[in-house]
This record gives sequence, C-alpha cells and structure tokens, in this order.
Amino acid sequence: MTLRDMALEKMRAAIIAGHFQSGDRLVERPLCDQLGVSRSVVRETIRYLEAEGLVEILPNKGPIVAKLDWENAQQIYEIRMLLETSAAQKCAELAKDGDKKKLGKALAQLKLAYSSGETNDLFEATTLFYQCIFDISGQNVAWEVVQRLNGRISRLRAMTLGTRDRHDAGYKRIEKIYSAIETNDPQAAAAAIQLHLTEAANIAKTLLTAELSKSEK
Amino acid sequence: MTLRDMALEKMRAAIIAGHFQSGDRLVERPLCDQLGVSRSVVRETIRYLEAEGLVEILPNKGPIVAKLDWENAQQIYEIRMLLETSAAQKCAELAKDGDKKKLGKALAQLKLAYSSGETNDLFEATTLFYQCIFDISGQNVAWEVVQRLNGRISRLRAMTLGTRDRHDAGYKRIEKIYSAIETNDPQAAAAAIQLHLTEAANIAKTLLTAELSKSEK
DNA sequence: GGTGATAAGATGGTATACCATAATACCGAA
DNA sequence: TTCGGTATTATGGTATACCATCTTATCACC
Repeated sequence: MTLRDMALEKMRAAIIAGHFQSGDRLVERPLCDQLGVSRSVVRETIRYLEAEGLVEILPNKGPIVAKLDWENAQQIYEIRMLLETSAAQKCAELAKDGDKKKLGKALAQLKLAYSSGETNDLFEATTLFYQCIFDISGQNVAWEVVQRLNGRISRLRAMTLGTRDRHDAGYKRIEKIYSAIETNDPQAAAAAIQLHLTEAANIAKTLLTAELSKSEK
Repeated sequence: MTLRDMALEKMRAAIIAGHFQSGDRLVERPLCDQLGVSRSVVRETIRYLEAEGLVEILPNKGPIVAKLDWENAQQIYEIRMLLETSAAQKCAELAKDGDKKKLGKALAQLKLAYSSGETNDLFEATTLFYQCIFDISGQNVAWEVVQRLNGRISRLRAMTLGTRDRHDAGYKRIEKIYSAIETNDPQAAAAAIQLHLTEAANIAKTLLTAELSKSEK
C-alpha cells in the first residue's frame, strides 16, 4: 500500500468521523505534519478527494471540506433510492443459497453492532450488508457510485445511525430486507429497502435542518 | 483557470477522443512534455482522473487508460437508465414554458448536429440536451453522476453516436423525449428515454463486442 | 548456443526547496 | 478613526534529488 493510499484513507476517515468540520479549510502544510507525509502526497490526495466530492476547492483559497445542505443530501438519498431498489430487486432474483448465507452473516454482524451501540461498528456493518446486496446483484459499478455518494453524506449517515440505534426500528427494517431476499421476493425486497431508506432520509433531514438552524443562531 | 484544469481537460479530451487507447500506459515524464507542465501537475491530474474512473493505476506499473469491457459498460447503461428515466419523468412534471423553450433550443442544436454529421458537435449537443433535462428536473447531483459515468464510456458513446447519425432514428427518438416533456407527460417521457437508451446500449454492445473480437485476432 | 546472473535504464514514489501571486491581517500615519 | 502600505500566509506552480522496483539487455558461464 502506497503512502498516498494511507493518507487518503486517513483523510477520508477524518472527514467522515467529523474530525474536520464541513467548511473547514484544509491547509496543505499543516496536513503534511498531521499525516506525516510530504506535500506531493497531500496535494495528490486532495485532488482525489476533490474528484470524489468530499472536498471543494475555492479558487485562490484552497481546499475545504465540502459543505452539505439538505438540497444535495436529498438528491443523494433519491439516487440511492433508485440504485438500491434496483440492487435489492436483482439481488432477490438472483440470490442462491451461498449468497443468502453470506448476507445472513452480514445481518448477524449488523445485529451485533446494533446491540453494541457503537456507531462505528454500526457504520461498518451497514456498509457490509449493502455491499453484499450489490455484490449478489452483480452491480459493482452501482455500488461504487453509492459508496461515493455516501462519502458525501457520511457525517449525516453517522448521525442518523447514531439516533436510529436507540429506536431499534432500524434493525427490524433491515431484517425485512433480508427476509425478502431470503425468500427470493423481489417486490418485497424493493419495498423493504425503500421503506428503510425513506426513514433514514427523514431522520437525516430532521437532524440536518436542526443542526443548520442551530448554527445560524 | 489553473494549469491543472487545463491539463485535466486536455487529458480527458485526449482519452475521450481516443487519442490514448484503452489500456495505454500513461508515462509521466512524456506526458509532462506533451502537456508542457511539470510532473507535479501531471501526477495530480492523473489522481483526479483515477478518481473519475478514466484512469487505472497498476501497482508498480503506473497509470493506464481504464479498460472498458461490456460487463461494466452494461452496468453503466443500466444506471443511466434509472437516473435518466427519473430525470425525464420529473422534468416532464416540472417543465414550465421557459424550460421548454430552453429544451427546444437544445433540440434544435441537436438537429443541426445530426444533419451536419460532425460526431463532435453531436456529442456536445447531446450532452447539452441531457443537461437541460437534469437541470429542469433539479437533479444536479444525478447529472454529476451521469456525467462521470459517461466519461468512462465516452469512447463508446462517440462510436455509438457516429453510427447512429447514419440511421437518423436516433434523432426521432430524442424528439419523442422532447415532445413528451413539452406536453408534460411523465409516463411518455420515461418511456421515450428508456427506448432511446436501450437502443444506444444495443448499438454500443454490438460495436464493443465487434471491436473486442477483432482485437483478439 | 542456451541459461542464468548482473548491470543499466526506465518508471513510480517521495521529499524538499524555490518562486510568484493572491488574500489577509496588521500596523502606523494622516 | 480611517486609510494605505507592508508583512504574513497559503496557494499554484516548478524543478530536482533521491530511492525502490521493474524491465531489459548484456554477458559470462555451462
């Protein structure tokens, strides 16, 4: 693994974890110190993150962590809705026994993460579960797209997961997705994932608008 | 505009125009000469293109122009189908008179481009038309996604447009999309754009498989 | 003559030093 | 207090040096 890859992961993780706030400037040389790499690496990393949409570059100002408004977040949730519905549908059509086993394992991990309450575990387990679905449906490009979009709303997702683990309705909805796939019922799988995403989007909207109105004070 | 932006556009254009073949190595130092910039700029540009998916990086080998197989291209067409259907639908719902005027203008340009037969004009006009649709539907994030995906199949699209302008069925299908939007008929708009895309994907498949079987000889 | 080892070159990866320019903050004079 | 200039800071951009690795070509030895 190259230095750049490591720097990339660290920065991405830092942004997702909220270590850098949205709108924060990303000054190159301090970043070099923090990451322990040279400017070349930092600059190339920033270029990559810029293309990913996690970082914006203000002309003659430099890079900042991309700002997130509900307008854009909503669009992202809508796109996810389309892609994930399609993936769940196909997944339910195609899933063989081996696939179901793998998905079941991901579900078990997810259950564990829900009960542990660790937002980070929850985050990873959720990602794994979705990855499984896209994997089975054979839509790796769509998965790439979803992941990239998720990066842009990662902080929002972390917040959403954080609140949702209190009401455990979230897990139940995911279980429904699983059982629809397990019984190879595309319709039900699509419906279940739509329900789940709609709910997630609603929570996200509440949280984000609350945060924005607070920061305007 | 920074040097990087220029280098980025040049490289992207060169890849799309087929000046660099898929699988070609992108050796840094020669690129510096060709673009007239330093290695740093070239490297950052490559990083960006890597994130865009236009360039792959082989470990210990360096960057190459991303290879395109039908497997991935098909997935991209499927994603476009979802996103563009949704956009056309929303566009047909929302389009006001002013929007329709703009779209009509884009259509007129497209007609011109079709009759001129310049693949490049056709490419731009098509892009403009679609941009208009996404614009009206208010889905700028989805447009970003589509554009990025299109970058990855750009060569394929250019080939497709090149053959399609011979049969002018392509323009007629686009006209149908327009008229569906013009009459605010979401169902028809969705159907029209699906037809158009399916056709494009079919042509693309034919061309790509033909090319691949030829290069295997 | 064929095979394997070694040396040379090419390439990627990393680090640093340097310059020009733009923005900004600060400070002194009117 | 305000205006204007200066110093600082950060960026964009360039050049270069260094090392590791991979490829390739050469050459000696079997």
